[in-house]
Amino acid sequence: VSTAIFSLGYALLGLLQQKPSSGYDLRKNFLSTSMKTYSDSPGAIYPALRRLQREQLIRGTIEETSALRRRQIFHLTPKGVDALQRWITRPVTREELVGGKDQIMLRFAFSEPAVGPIASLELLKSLQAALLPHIQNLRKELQASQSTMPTSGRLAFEGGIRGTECLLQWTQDAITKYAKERKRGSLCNSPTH
Amino acid sequence: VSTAIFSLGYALLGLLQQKPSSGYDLRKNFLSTSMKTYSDSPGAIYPALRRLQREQLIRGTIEETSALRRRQIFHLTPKGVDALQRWITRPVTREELVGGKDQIMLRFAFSEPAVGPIASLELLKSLQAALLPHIQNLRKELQASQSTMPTSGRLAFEGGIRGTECLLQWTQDAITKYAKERKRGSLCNSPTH
DNA sequence: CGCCCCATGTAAGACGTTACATGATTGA
DNA sequence: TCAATCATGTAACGTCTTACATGGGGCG
Repeated sequence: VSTAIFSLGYALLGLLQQKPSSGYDLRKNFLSTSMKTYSDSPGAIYPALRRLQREQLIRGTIEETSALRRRQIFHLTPKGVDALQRWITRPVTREELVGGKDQIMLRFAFSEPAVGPIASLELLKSLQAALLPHIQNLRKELQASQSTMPTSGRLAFEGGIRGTECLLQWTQDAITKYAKERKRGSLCNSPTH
Repeated sequence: VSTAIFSLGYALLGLLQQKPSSGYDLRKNFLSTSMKTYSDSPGAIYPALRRLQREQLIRGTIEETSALRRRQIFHLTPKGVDALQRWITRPVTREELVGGKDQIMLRFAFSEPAVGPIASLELLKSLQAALLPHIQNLRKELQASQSTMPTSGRLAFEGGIRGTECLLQWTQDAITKYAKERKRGSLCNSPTH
């Protein structure tokens, strides 16, 4: 029975796709590289790895090289690659925008090595398409609740909208950059392999 | 024994300070008003209310008006007001910026009715002060990891930085707006009471 | 009467946090 | 030898999710 994957699970899949690693490596990754949204604690990562292993999405091989201390290196299984790709290429919905911007950005960050630049661009366009009505919604909501909110509440709301608009602008820039790069380089549209 | 309050708990305190409400009202608030970051589910809210009640931060009174069906209206105790104010006026730290921008915005949104406009302004300045070095950090990190990241990863990172810069700009705007408003209106610096 | 909304709750399970435990290796 | 780091894990606890349960009230 395949259960749904949690957020940390996808982050792990993405990192492992970029480079097979041990649990410790992954922890360091979270600690240093400002993916600090995710936990660096062993109590989160090791159980998460075991869950992914249970779902057959990753497989661990005990490293027998140089050092004697055991070290399990995990890598994606074909099933894991598939799950990661489906997560990344999933179209962006309105609900995701509400609380999950970080997650969407993570999907995009992993997208190029996992699904190739063309699918990356699709994701950006999907994000852009979801962003437009979402911003309209926010504006309407602000209008509606303007009177009942204190000044600081209204300002905070406006700040949220501005942040979303900023994201939209970034999306536009990223799309043009990506299109340019794709024209410049070869038209390799297939992911790694 | 007073335990630390969770994020949802503060959201509830803030809403209850604005207006005493029942659990159901609070749920509707989360459902409609795009504080959808927080859960609308009874399985989250009712236990949360009980925890706050256990900590003596809120008190519920059964409404005896019109309708016969029971409805418990919660309101803050003095201890609850204090906890809310301490949360809001807490200076913004670097760690909070990493994963907790929404929470900071929530603090600010609640700030004016809870601690008054002067403390609101303090919070904005604290945010601004924390934002500056944080952005520098992000830029340095981008430089450092530029080479090892795929294009989409770099773009996503840049997007994150842009969002943070946008927040900084908003902070500046909000500060000037607030200062203007304070000059215009009366200098009432005391919160509600 | 049947159905939907109000309003409150509970129970099982998933996930994360904190803190501790375990050993082996490296370096002072 | 003693401490720090590598590398993995466990246990207790708190919180959130999902789904179900419960009853009264209004309405067609």
